[in-house]
Amino acid sequence: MARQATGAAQRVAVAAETLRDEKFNARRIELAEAALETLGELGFARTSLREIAQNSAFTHGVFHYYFSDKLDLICCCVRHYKAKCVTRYDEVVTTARSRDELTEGFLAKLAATLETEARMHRLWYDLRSQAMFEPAFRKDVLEIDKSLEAMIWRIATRYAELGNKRPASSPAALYALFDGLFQSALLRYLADDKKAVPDLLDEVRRLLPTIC
Amino acid sequence: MARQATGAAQRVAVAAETLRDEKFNARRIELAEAALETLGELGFARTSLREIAQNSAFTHGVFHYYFSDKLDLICCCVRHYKAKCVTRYDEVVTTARSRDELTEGFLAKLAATLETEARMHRLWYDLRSQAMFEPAFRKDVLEIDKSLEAMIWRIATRYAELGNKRPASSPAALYALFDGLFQSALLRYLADDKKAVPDLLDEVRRLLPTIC
DNA sequence: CAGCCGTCTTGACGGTTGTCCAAATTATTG
DNA sequence: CAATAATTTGGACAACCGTCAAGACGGCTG
Repeated sequence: MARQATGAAQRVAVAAETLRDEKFNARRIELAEAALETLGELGFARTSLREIAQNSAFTHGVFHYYFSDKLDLICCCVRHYKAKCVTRYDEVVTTARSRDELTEGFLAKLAATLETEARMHRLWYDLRSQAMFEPAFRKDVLEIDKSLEAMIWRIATRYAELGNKRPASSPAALYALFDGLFQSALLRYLADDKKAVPDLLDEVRRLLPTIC
Repeated sequence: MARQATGAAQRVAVAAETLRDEKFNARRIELAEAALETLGELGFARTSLREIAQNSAFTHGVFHYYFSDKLDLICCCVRHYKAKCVTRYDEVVTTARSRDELTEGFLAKLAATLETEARMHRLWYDLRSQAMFEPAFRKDVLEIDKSLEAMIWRIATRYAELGNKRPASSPAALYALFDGLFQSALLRYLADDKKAVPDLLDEVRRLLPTIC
């Protein structure tokens, strides 16, 4: 039926629909970004839709208009978070011309991330733990984990390349190592342990040459 | 005043009080153990005191009698969990007479743990993430993390010793590595990934000789 | 301008939460 | 055995939760 409409009218209709969809999606992301603020502050367990709305410029009804569900909102938040997170070290990787340059660039970004985005990262660890209980989260979380693993792998292979070597361990092991170190440092940092950041940097600095 | 009571009477009073305290504490642990059942099933975010009580032989009032708070209960649960968890590999470490024997013993326990106590472990990861938001959890969680790091370190040093070597990395890095691998494997296992356990075992088997 | 549609606000709903308490029950003491 | 203390019960409470729906708003189209 619709398929038999004149080509022009059909194209107009389709264009209008995709425009609406884009606007709708842009609004979703806007709301997700506002929600991330509160989620990063309180964590998944203590965050309610009303709390999210109150800490933002929106009313709680809007969230229900754009998201079918609380889980739907959180999933959108996670997915949006992913996009920003995964490219963090890419510039360093592509511009570094020596091992030292890469090391220092990586360490600087690492420290800056830990100190300025601690709230977003604790939320990530929170949601990854929630995925162990809530099946609805698992797909997105596993996907993000894969992207982060690839991100670490890009750093490692570039580092190895600059020394004419090859990484000595698997992507999975490498990611597990860095993720574990970061997670531990984050907890210590949040607990006001002043040595959390320098200890992490020392550890990574010592580790990099041994794994590649 | 009480210090000047006759020695005998004082000793009796003190004995009575410690007896009461012990009984009180035993009851707390009994309740904590019941609570762990539900917490492991639902996770921190979705577990209420009433839910805990309903899934146990106790009424919800008792929990408030023995614990000042919900956080108090959870803290007690975590501490109790710790004691059981930290000694898991000790027998393997002390009885193994060769590297292979230690490796196989460790891997077997690792797989068994992942498969039979997945619920308790996801709760641990949940609570460790909560500690990033809730200061009241931090002290206990950091302490447990330290014990787990020591546990891994005992395995590594024994493994190195059996090969007349010394571990090639720090306790912190080693723990980060194994914890990261286990966490990832646990999530995949809970997501019904049949390769989660064998992949973990392969990875660890390959890793052990390279780090010691 | 009238009418429609997408967007948003507001208040209400049933259910659940942590907490508290008065009364009932059980154990312990004199 | 009586009485005092410790323990347990189950209901009441206010606050909060996610969800929903009726209607208001504003721009666009016919």
